[in-house]
Amino acid sequence: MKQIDFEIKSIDKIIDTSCISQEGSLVDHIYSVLRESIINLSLLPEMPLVEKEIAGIFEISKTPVREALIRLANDRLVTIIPKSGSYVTSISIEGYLEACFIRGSLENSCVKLLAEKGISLTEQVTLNAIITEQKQLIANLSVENKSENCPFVKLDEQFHRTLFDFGGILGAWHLLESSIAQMDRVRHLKAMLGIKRSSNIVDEYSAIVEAIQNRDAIAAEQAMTKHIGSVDVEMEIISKNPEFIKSMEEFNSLISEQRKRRNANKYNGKFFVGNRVVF
Amino acid sequence: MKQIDFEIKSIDKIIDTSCISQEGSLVDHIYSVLRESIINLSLLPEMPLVEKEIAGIFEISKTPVREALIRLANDRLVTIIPKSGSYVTSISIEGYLEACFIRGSLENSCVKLLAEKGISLTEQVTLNAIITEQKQLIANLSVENKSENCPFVKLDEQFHRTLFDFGGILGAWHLLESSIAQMDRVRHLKAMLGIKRSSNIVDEYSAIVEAIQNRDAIAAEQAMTKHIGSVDVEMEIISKNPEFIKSMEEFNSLISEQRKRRNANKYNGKFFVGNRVVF
DNA sequence: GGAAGCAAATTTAAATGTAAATATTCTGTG
DNA sequence: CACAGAATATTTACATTTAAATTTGCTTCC
Repeated sequence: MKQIDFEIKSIDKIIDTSCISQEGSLVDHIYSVLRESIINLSLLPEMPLVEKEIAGIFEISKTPVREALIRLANDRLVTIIPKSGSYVTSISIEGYLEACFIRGSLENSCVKLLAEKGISLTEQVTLNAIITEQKQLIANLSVENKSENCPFVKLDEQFHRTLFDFGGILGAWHLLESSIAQMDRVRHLKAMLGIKRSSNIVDEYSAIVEAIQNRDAIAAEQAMTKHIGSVDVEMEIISKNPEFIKSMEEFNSLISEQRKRRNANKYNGKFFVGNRVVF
Repeated sequence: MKQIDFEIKSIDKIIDTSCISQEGSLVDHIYSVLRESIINLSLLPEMPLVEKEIAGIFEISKTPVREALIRLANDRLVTIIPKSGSYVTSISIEGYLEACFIRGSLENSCVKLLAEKGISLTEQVTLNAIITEQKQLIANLSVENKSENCPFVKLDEQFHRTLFDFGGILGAWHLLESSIAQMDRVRHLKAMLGIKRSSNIVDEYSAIVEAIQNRDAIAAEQAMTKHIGSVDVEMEIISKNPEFIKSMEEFNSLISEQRKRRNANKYNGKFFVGNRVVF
């Protein structure tokens, strides 16, 4: 397993305030910035999120920060301990498997629904267009050395959201967003640790769309399960990588073990995740 | 279809402030009171929820009211229009069917999981104990003329939550709560309109538990679908009751048509829901 | 009578202030 | 040195205030 050279920075150095003055309310903005930082592991598990401190970083008042934290708590990305404080929720295998279960259940039901009721020609074209776009993106990505595959992930999200949209159940997709956040965070952690899944996304998409076009609900479900990965498969991957669990726990305790509370900036040293943690 | 003698009251007369000074935070309290009022249709769809007004009723400040409204918006029970106002979300067939879909998907996956992995003897006993309790409750209820069957619903919730608990996916249950709220609200509306489902709950429970005990995933899913009702069945019920849709729309527009904004207390008259609305 | 435009009133979004609960630090004692 | 307990500091929960956006109502004009 790969060792990660990781630096604990204080919150004000982690959060990117440059993209401020965006559209929408302050709450929306704070929410999405924090959410992104938690998912991509810039903000470490257990890291304290103090209203006043964050408000100071963004140079706003505590109120919108507080409301953003409440929304994040709803997504289970932040844990609020009443009258005490808010922390980035630690990564848990149970939570992860639960998210896999929820997503698997709803995504399977969605494609099953689509296969049963059928989709229009226009909808078929739309889905195939996404597949084509994905192909082009992959071709380009191999050139520029994968880098941050953000547009890639964005397109994947779009594919899945479109399926829910065509099923007339976009609400189910929104419900999934918190589960997807959990899964994305673990995906980031896996990527850091060098656990990669190298499957052919395009083929998987094609199989899903084809099964829907053929009105084959069973094949559609199977194709979807193969694409997003079943709970069973995930459990197998995790049990085959005992070091993953160890790393995850160490990752969780980076902050909490030493000092659960605010002054993470006291630990500015470097350390390794893997077999051992070295400060 | 039954006609309902219904009275539009102003908010301060609807909300029950007597049960204040409960455990937990003010936000929790406001949230649950409003939530309950919306679900049982005391607070009509489209009714404006003004922070200041509600704060006045509970004799607290606007801050906790605001946070409660945000949580309700998360549950899709309240619609917040930025810088304008908050309203009780109107009842929509799409939203209802979506909630049915979500619940059906997750509940089926849950019992399937339980049937596949099996449950312990203790867990079997626990589930059967709930069934027994339900039996006793029904026996008593028939005596006191059904009345408000609240304990009955509570026990139903407990049964389902227990299944998720035993599956190790309580998080999925919490995710369902907003969908259940939608379904409950429509159930209330149906009850008002005299559309009742008179199935034998106890038998349905027994079938579910039995299938799980037999490790029969397919039978478990079928039994669960029969119990909570599939989307298809719901669609059939609705299409067979065209007056239901009409009534629902009239119910939605009780407030909005006349005056979308705050002074609902101007409409203190009586009116009927059914074939026509009479003020 | 109805549309357009301006002024007043209402309501939220965000800022600031306060008090209570919790966490931390310090100190003394065994 | 460990531990208990008081004193201090921190942080949230909630209250109050301010400011900005929207809605409403009025007036005028066609």
